[in-house]
Amino acid sequence: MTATPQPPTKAQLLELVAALGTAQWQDFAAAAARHGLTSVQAKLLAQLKGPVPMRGLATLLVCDASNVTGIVDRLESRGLVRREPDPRDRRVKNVVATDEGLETIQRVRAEMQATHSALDALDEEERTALYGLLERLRPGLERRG
Amino acid sequence: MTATPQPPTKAQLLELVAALGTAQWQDFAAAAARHGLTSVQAKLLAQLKGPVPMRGLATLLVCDASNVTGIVDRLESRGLVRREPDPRDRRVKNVVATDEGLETIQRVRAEMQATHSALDALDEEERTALYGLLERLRPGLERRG
DNA sequence: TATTGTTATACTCTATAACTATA
DNA sequence: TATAGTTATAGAGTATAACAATA
Repeated sequence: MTATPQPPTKAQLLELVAALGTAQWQDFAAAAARHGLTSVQAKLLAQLKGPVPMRGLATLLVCDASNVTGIVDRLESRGLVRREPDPRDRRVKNVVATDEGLETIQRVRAEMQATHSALDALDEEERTALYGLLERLRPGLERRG
Repeated sequence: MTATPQPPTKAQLLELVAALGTAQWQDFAAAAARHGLTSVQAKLLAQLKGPVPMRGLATLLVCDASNVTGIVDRLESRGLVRREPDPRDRRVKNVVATDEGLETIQRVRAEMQATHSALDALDEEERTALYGLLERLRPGLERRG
């Protein structure tokens, strides 16, 4: 049942990881677009487990703070987020997802059909193995280069 | 040596795949930027193993054909690609990477430091296992949703 | 008629620089 | 002085619609 596979070269593995990263990103962008959201708008919405300062959003999105103003403006005009003053520092504005915003991003996640069906190709044991391996990859990947 | 890990929920695995996909994409974008390329310009360059018609590039990049004109214009003005007439169909223009274009995209690949160091966290056996699992994911992920 | 590539247009994302209000 | 958020600006990516050349 279990043949011995040839070890892939590092370049092959790199290319496969890159291809899947791109495919996953496009799947996310397509799901967001079905709800009238750009990728970045959906990405921002996905960060809002709780209130996050504008500045913190810039860090999470890996972009300049000046961009966040416009992205939040557009989400706010659609009623998906709102700005709240920070009680401790009057310079800070905290961004919070509205109920509609939370519902929308939840639907986007649910509609990542390509990613979902890809994961369905694995049984539970394989998903556990994959999860463990990806967890090992995470510290290196999320380090700033 | 091998503890029995808890199976992750599908949502957990989905979130991890999404996080790593994003991180890998940002790593690629950062490496491209160091060479004065946008993500999309680098992505286009990475497709050019041989001559590709403008229309084919639009399909590969999952964007409208009208966008490809400008992207190729900018790459061509920097000497990284050139347009060639297609001998069989005079409507078609084939895009080809120049030597400088090939060298540049090769360097971008080599400079994806976060991705490289992430892969270095695994030994050969683990990389083989990961490769096998990701290969299983590929057909689902690359399907158009 | 259909297809390829292009142009024109409008919107969004992006970084840089300068501004304001707070700290 | 330093920091948070904004504004102004310019370049790039994006889709839509319309066009010329070719099939």
